Amino acid sequence: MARKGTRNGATNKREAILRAATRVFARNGYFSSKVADIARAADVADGTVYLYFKSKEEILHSIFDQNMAEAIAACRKLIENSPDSREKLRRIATLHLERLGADRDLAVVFQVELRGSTKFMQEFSAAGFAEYLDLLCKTFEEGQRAGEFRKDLNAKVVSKILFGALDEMATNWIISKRSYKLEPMAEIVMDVFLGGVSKK
Amino acid sequence: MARKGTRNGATNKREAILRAATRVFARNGYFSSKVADIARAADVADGTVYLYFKSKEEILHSIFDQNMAEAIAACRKLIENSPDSREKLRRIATLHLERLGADRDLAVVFQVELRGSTKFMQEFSAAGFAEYLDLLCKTFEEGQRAGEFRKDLNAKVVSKILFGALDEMATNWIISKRSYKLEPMAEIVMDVFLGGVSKK
DNA sequence: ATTTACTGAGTGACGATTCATTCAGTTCCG
DNA sequence: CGGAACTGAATGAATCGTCACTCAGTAAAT
Repeated sequence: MARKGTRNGATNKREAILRAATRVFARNGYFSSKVADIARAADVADGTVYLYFKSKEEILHSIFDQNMAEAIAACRKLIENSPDSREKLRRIATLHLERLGADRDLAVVFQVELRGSTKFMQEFSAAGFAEYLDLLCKTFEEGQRAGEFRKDLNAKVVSKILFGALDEMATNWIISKRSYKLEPMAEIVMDVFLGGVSKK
Repeated sequence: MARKGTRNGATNKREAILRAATRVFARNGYFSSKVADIARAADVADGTVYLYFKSKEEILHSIFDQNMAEAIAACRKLIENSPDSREKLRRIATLHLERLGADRDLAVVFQVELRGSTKFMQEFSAAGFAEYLDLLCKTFEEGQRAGEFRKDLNAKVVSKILFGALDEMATNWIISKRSYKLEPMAEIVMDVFLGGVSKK
């Protein structure tokens, strides 16, 4: 008891707005999306949106924060009992593309709408994004210590290379007219990447 | 003769507006930038902007088109007499980061502002962006034929990996608070990349 | 005088946010 | 029970600031 809203309806409404906003942002772009559009898509009145979110911007923030937190948690769980770092990175890469590939609207928001302003980039990078890069980085360093990876490479830079490659796969998948599966690209990326960072 | 504007004054004003817009967009973001800001920065009246550009959006387009055309031309010239494909890719990567690293405002517009809407992404990808990716792709295929690179890799996908890695270097450089040189990152990226795609 | 380049105040549309009002539900009294 | 009083979630029309763009006019050039 003593939660936030009505034990059921309230939370559902918040979720409904977030889902609707993801769809609307993905289809029209953040700046062209009207709060009224989101409200209509979520089947609530304009004003209701403001009972759950302070502003249009906060909606975008919430979409990012919530999904990023989920993704990172899923990552951590997925790799906790992997044999080696090589395998950990493979799993992270696959999960990365799997999640984006499973929800095109969410992917558009992540790959396109969230990149559209330095302000957002700064704020977001401070939050979950940096944490994700850090996860890659730590995993790579672990692999370096274990002798799996070349020790002459800067782990931070290497993480960015991997992230950038995956990120580009996702962005291209969104833009592409032809429809194909995103997640299998992870294997190719990891093939090339691991070939470049492994010893010998 | 028979150009568009006065042989001298007009062209300079157009350039001035483009330069000013790049600065303003980079500092405030495309959507928060007012046409009046651009006009003031370029030291012309609001109306003058519309003598050279149909709309605010066309200004952004022009910034992209012009710089992309320049970059691709420079690339082609730079690689035309390279010994091998490996070296060609190295030069392209270096030029890529060199150009962005030389003008932070332009880099912000390219890495951040241009990504902010699917509409832009679609339009731009149709134009110069696809051409750039194609240049990478063709160069890689050439290297495959010459026996420099693994033949079991899809050239298109590999090009995206390389592009994504370079792109992420640039984006991170913009966001980062610490100031460092961007262009040297090309060497590290190419080290890892070539290690992954080369035979044996 | 006519054409060309430029100016900048004004306008019209738009859209985020607000808030007075409604109404479904809950409590509590007799 | 019946209904009076209350609650607060939900509504959506109205507000109000903000620009992108226009155009009537000025200045310069030939």
